[in-house]
Amino acid sequence: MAETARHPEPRYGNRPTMKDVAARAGVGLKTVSRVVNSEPGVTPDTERRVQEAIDALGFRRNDSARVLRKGRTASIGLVLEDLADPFYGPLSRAVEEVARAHGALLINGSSAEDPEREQELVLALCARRVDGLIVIPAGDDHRYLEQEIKAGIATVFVDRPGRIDADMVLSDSFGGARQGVAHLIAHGHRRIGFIGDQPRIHTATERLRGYHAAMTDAGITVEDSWVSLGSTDPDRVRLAAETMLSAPEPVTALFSGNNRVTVTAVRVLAGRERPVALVGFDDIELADLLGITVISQDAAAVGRTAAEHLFRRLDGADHAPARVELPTRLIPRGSGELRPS
Amino acid sequence: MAETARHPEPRYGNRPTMKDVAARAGVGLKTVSRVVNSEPGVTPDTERRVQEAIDALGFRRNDSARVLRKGRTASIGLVLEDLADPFYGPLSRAVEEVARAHGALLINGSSAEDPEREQELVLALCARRVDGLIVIPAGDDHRYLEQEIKAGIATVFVDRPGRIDADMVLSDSFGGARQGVAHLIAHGHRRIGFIGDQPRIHTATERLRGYHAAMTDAGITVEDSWVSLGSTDPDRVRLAAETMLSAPEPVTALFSGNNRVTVTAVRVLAGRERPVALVGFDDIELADLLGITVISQDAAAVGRTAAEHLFRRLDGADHAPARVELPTRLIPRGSGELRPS
DNA sequence: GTGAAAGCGCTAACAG
DNA sequence: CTGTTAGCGCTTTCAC
Repeated sequence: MAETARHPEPRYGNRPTMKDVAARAGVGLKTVSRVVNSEPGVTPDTERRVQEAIDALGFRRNDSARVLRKGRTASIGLVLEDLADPFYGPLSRAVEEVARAHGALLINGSSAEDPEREQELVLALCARRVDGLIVIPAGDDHRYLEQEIKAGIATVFVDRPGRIDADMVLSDSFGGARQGVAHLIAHGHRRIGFIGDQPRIHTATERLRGYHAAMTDAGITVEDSWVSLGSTDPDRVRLAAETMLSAPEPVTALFSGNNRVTVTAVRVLAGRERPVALVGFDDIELADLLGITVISQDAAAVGRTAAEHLFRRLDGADHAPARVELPTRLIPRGSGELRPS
Repeated sequence: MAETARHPEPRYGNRPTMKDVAARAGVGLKTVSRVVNSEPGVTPDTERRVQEAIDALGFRRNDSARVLRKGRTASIGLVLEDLADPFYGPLSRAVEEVARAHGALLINGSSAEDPEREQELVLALCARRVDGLIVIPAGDDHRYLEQEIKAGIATVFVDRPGRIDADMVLSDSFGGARQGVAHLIAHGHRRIGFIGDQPRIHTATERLRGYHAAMTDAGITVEDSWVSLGSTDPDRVRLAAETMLSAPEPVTALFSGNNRVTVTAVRVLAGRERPVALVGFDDIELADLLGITVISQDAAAVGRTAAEHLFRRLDGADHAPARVELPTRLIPRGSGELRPS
């Protein structure tokens, strides 16, 4: 086991390189490269000999070197809030499928809704020179990214606009919330509560705006106590809901701002005697059986669209940054059609 | 915009390199490297000048080159079945958290339960020289991986054993299923149906084995028509369930082999007049409100454990491959406590 | 405290 | 059809 003094720790477990393969096959380095990359200009016989050496040695091309030379990593980064959130699973999978179709791998990171962590992740991805980046912004200051984008890392913002000039794929939060609240109003409600995510988050405020729009359309004056924005922590949401429902003049319906809020709201309502109407933003698995009326957005479509835009950029498209807004859909299942008691 | 003839396409959008920074700061290349990597031996004054050049140029270290030199990519690969499956979201997130704590990024890929695609993914990850690999096997032949493992890519198999000698983290599928079926038997059922995933999948057969064990323990002879293995496609599961429930001597209870099967089973049962008992493997969001009794496995714990094992290997542990089996937990919520009608 | 030189493993360019 | 050379941007080594 005599190792050279220069490399006391064998790299990559001493994997064979193209040079080793070339030596064993008795050909030049470039010929091996040709075989490995299926480039033309190698006789079947030479190819066979090279292939044998590859198999015998267990050679596997080192993509790090390749990347360094070619300048493309064939990988894209996806920074989202939380991979464990059922909304982001399908989104992520859709991005992955598109990436796969383009021969790229997906590096995934969760920001946990922390702007610093988002930046840290994005910059790490940039240092890896991912070809492109799909970001669901946690923070609202993306100046740190401008440099990177200018330097050539294609970027698409998803779900929330990124405050800088780049492609964007969003769901129609405003319109969806407005429709959902209008639906409750149409069923006789006037005292409607809104429980949403932190106001720092764009979708949260957009949905709140939709709520206000629907209320205003109906000539209803919103009382402060009907609105609660904050973390989606179950305890926080539970308290907010209980408070609205136990007030002297309680709300008769709730609009929940996203899937995390909805599941807690459903649990709270399940524990109460008087039925309270509910419409939630985002569909949830088994919501059909529970009869939960929702505003559904297609997470997979969002992811797919974003990824397609990204690869269009990578393939050279250089039109002005596009802003795509995907429609939402109201799915009535019972909870949103309850009348005030 | 006169570019050199050799590089018609600017790499990385012509990003500055350490050399550029060095030139601008009027120092040597190595000094820049020292500053970038916070190595000691640089005067505060020099450091400041270098830092200024870095900021002015918008320099960001190219990790591809670093990786090539250092032999470690600070990234790990996770190959699972489907990122969109609610079981894998939390698992993936848990892996990511551990990776993050070790300064590594996560490259994620879905095999879609296709052995070829699994292999393709794994080999792509190996070519990138990920430091480690967590694989939820789709296929059952992993000889292609032996070479890679020998070459130094630490590997942990998750959820299903990988048929080769490596670390493994599993849930107790056999024990969990046995307990779940025994629970149904304890509530008076004898004609119990089992609907599971494809027999190619290890957990599917383990859970079936658990079913048989519980039935045997109770002296019940299982009839062929009570067992159905196959894809988790809703149509397939629906048909299987309907068939068992509509037989001349119908089953009075169902055990569903995973979360995908359970959601369809719940829908089928919801549409029937006579109540049928159900216990499902894997917990599901809102299952509490629907009163679904489940055998719960902690996806996050599985992911965390696997990742911790992996990094222990990467940090030099070289004990014999370990096999960890995580316990499951029966959560009675009503559907499993129904008596035969 | 600092820097020049070599080289990681590969691909681009160019000769033969 | 094949091989040689240079160099991607960084870290390592070693000399100053």
